Amino acid sequence: MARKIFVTSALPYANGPFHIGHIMEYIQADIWVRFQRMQGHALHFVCADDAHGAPIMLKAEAEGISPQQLIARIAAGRPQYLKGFHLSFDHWYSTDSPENTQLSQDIYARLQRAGLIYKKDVEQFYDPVKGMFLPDRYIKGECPNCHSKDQYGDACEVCSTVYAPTDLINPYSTLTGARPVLKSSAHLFFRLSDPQCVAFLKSWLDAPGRLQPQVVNKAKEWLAGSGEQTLGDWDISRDAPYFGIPIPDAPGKFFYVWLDAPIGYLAALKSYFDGGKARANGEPRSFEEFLGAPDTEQIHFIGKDIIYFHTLFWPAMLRFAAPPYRVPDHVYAHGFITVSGEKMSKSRGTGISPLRYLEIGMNAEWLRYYIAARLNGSVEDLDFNPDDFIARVNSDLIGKYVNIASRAANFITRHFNGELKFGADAAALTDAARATAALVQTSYDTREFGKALRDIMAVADDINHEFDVRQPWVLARDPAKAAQLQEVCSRALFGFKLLSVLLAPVLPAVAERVARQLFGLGRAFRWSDAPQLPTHINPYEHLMTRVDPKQLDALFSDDAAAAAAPGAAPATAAAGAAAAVGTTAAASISIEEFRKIDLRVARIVQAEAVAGADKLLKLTLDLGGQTRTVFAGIKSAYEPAALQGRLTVVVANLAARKMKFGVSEGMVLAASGDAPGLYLLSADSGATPGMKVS
RNA sequence: GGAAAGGUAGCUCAGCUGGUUAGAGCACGGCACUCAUAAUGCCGGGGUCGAGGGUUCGAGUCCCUCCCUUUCCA
Repeated sequence: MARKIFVTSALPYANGPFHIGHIMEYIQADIWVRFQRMQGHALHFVCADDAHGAPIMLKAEAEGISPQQLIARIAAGRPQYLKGFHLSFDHWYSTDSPENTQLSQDIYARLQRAGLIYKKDVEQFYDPVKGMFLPDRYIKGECPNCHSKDQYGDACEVCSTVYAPTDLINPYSTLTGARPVLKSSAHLFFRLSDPQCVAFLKSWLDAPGRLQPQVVNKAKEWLAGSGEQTLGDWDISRDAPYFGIPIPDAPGKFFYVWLDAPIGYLAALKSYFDGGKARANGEPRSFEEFLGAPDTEQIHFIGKDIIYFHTLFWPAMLRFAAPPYRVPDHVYAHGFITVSGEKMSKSRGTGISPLRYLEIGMNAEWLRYYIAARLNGSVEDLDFNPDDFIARVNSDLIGKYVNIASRAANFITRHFNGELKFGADAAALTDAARATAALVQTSYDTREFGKALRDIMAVADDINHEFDVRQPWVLARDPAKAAQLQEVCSRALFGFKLLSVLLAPVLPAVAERVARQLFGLGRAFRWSDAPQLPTHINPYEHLMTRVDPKQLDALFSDDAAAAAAPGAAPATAAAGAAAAVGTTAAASISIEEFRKIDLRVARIVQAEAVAGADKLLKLTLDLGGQTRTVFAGIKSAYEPAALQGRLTVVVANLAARKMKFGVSEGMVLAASGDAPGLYLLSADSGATPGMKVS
């Protein structure tokens, strides 16, 4: 029975680019989603930018642009990360959208009808210069406990005392420096303390298997809090000026961003349905029909920092908004990612820049594998350790996994024309594969990715062990032992195929190349391929390279951009060059003529063979913001897979040329001599797509 | 201050309801092999399982106290 699952990852706040923590979460969710898809289940994986709230409003104002312009700029930067890390979202949307406005106002109206909304005056700090109420983080002052200066309005960073902004000594607005004044205003509240809410949440939390045990404990603690810890009602309104969704019956008031943010999950889903993408993905029902169906599952992947919102407010809102809204079936929380044991800090800029990771040409699947290897179903933090990363990836993926194909395939291609043959125990072989797949399946399903990969790598160890014992390289010297040789290598390649299927959720690109190229499957792997014996292979092609420790250095160096700055001034280079070139130098040109050529650094986002062309590869290039398709005659020298992610140099203003296979919008530069061989130019690490070459 | 999670080889971790000499991968040392531009296999050194006490025939595994780390207290 195919499950119908609606999966989200947490909405990133649209005031900046993704950081490594976002990417880790998306990788976790993506692996789970891909695994479920491989089982034949119907997955709808959506996310959106969280676009509202005071921080975005103020940041946009500081930049002299509208909030809409700010979030549009951020949104434009998303796809390169999503593609770059193989994140298979079906739809990416925004909370600043008509769907979200409609859904938020609808849910609010329903909560109102349920009698769970009420109005109460609240006294808050107000910036008289700016003319707005101040969120706690925009108020600073002296800590009432330890008297440290310049502490935020909610807690002291020096002595960790928690207090209200009104407790600060000599408070000031960080926006204007003005002394805030207390001002009263009516706020709208969601009555979370209502007995029916509390009763519902208790039963929701207790549903077996719904949440991780640690999460249940935490949520229950909040729910059962007494005295000052009593679960309070939730202030869901903010006064203008505020960038958000207007509250229908309350002029000048907007929904607090945390109210409309989770509704953004549904807005993204609605947009995905209304725009026809769901239909294209095999789901013919409407948004409402799908959402309201009893067998639909709604699953959220989140970080542990937002458990509060997702296990209390969110299910309560949905429950009392009533069908077709449904309460979440599962909320899966993960821990934070630290780098070399240090907590990531956005403000200090520590951690790993995911964009930089991609730009220096590091393989996204390395990171996917490493993160998966260190993830489990619990809420624990995980650490990115550079040395461990190198060891893990090189030894597991290259030394163990990829090496199996490399060492076995050549024998089969050379001696048996690609034909595989199994002995009398073929049934035992497939039974064992089936058992392994079942074991790993459980681990993936429960998000125990580390265990899944440990079990998978144990299989790789077994295959390498058997290969060593049977010594096919010795068998190959004796023609009488050809049948043995074929069997040994066939077994190894069957094992390799099994490994590839099991690794496919983590290594989607490599696994698909294995499926299509090596095994000629004509499609990506499905889980059910695991026990199927292959009958032939195509010649083995390079699948993955090792991590170079220098890449980690580049990833962590602060001034890499500076280091890659062009060395020689253009004039010098041009002047000296004419005399220095070899015998075949062309007639000299002026600097002005040279400048007509617009050379740019480009990243090869995608490279693929062109059907029907012997020499051409179709390259998809990222020129920093714009994407170009270029056909290059470099097929003889490069495997498409090896080019993906590489930086090269492109003639950006070459007139587009229509070819039999499509339009080529530029030309990549490569060196060649009299001898065979072709060498694509590349840019030194630190260069980024779109940079001008001169 | 209150609460939660965790502390097992150099690193990352596994060790189910307590049961014989505590495991894996990586790293390290030795050996073997050479099919693998993208190596592997075998052998080995290495841990007073945070500290102390207790329950038990028997505890990394249960109980108590303490120390350390991280997190939450909206």
